[in-house]
Amino acid sequence: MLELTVTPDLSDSETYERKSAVGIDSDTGDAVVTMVGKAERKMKPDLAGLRRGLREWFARERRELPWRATTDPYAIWISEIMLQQTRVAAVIERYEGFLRRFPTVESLAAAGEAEVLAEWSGLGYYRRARMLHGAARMVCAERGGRVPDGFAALVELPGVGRYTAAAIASIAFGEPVAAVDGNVERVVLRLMGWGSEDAATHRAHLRQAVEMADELLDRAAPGDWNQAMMELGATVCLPRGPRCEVCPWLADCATRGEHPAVKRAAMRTVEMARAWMTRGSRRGEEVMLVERGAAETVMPGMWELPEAPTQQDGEPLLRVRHAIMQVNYRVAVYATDRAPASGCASRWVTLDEAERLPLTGLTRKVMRGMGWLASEKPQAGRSVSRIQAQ
DNA sequence: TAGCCGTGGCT
DNA sequence: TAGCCAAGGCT
Repeated sequence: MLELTVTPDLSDSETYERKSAVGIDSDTGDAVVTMVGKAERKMKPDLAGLRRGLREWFARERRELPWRATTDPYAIWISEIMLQQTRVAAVIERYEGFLRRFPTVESLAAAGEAEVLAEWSGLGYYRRARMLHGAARMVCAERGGRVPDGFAALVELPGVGRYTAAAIASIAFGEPVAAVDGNVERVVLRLMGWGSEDAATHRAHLRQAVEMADELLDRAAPGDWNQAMMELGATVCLPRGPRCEVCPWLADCATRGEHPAVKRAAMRTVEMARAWMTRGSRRGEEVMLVERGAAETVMPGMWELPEAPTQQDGEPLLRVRHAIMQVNYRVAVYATDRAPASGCASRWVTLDEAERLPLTGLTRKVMRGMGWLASEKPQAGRSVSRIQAQ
């Protein structure tokens, strides 16, 4: 495989050329030339101009988000953990409820893990909640309940990596450190024309992007700047269909959104079935749930509907689509009288109890679809199809 | 370092 | 319908 790559180098030159890669297709043997960037960058970007443009854009377009209305480092920390790999809209639904339940780092540290997981249920990546809980206990035990006020100490907390430490340090404490998340990476890669389908080249570009983000950082207002960069990526410089026509950096952008990227692994589809067992009791209608083992790699200790045979007579009560990582599950939910397989902890729970348990997302989705979980709106999405009423 | 860890809305 | 992928971190 022959590959030539011409990569702009910030330190050596004021001039950028269009990047191109020449290679041999491993299947066909044909020569392949990849051109990157609609427009050639002739000059090093005007950093002061870029800063001014983004500042003005952010002052105009900044969204009102719940965590932008506080200066409490604990609340900002919670928001940043929730926002890891999670959409803003999903976090908005949970952020204030979580803070009502655990308003201070002390209250979070004092809670049991199951309580924290129950409040986190549906947000996904449950290890975040466990690490946040552990970090809160560390902060209380070792720092008198005072949230670390700088990048170096923040990044030592479980669940707080470079991005999150930089975000908290800059937003809550005004420390001039660039917070480089997926949005900022994409914005900088496109701005500079650093795109590649090759994984190694991509990694090199990411390292350059971090340096560039640091160079761009508005040190007079790092918290606002970091949020502005992320906001641009989240609302304008979208992964697909970027809205270049409203971008403050349009004139300076090397690619205008034409951005080759490393391809992801394909998803696979798996059929699965769950049992819906209910009974009436003095306490009201109850449903059977089982607890996942503590040794499970995925969602240990969380509660879900019992498994059921995928091949059954009759129509399921409900069909649900639920993707977990690279697997697309097609789930049929059957009414049944049969007890779940022995060996796992099972329980009849009322609606009220279910809402306080750490339920898996799939189980929440099914219970919503069945009209349970009164605290939530009935599922209206297309991922659930009601076959017949219970 | 690459694989793993969840979920839901959009297209 | 089903793929895409998000304010990442850990091992």
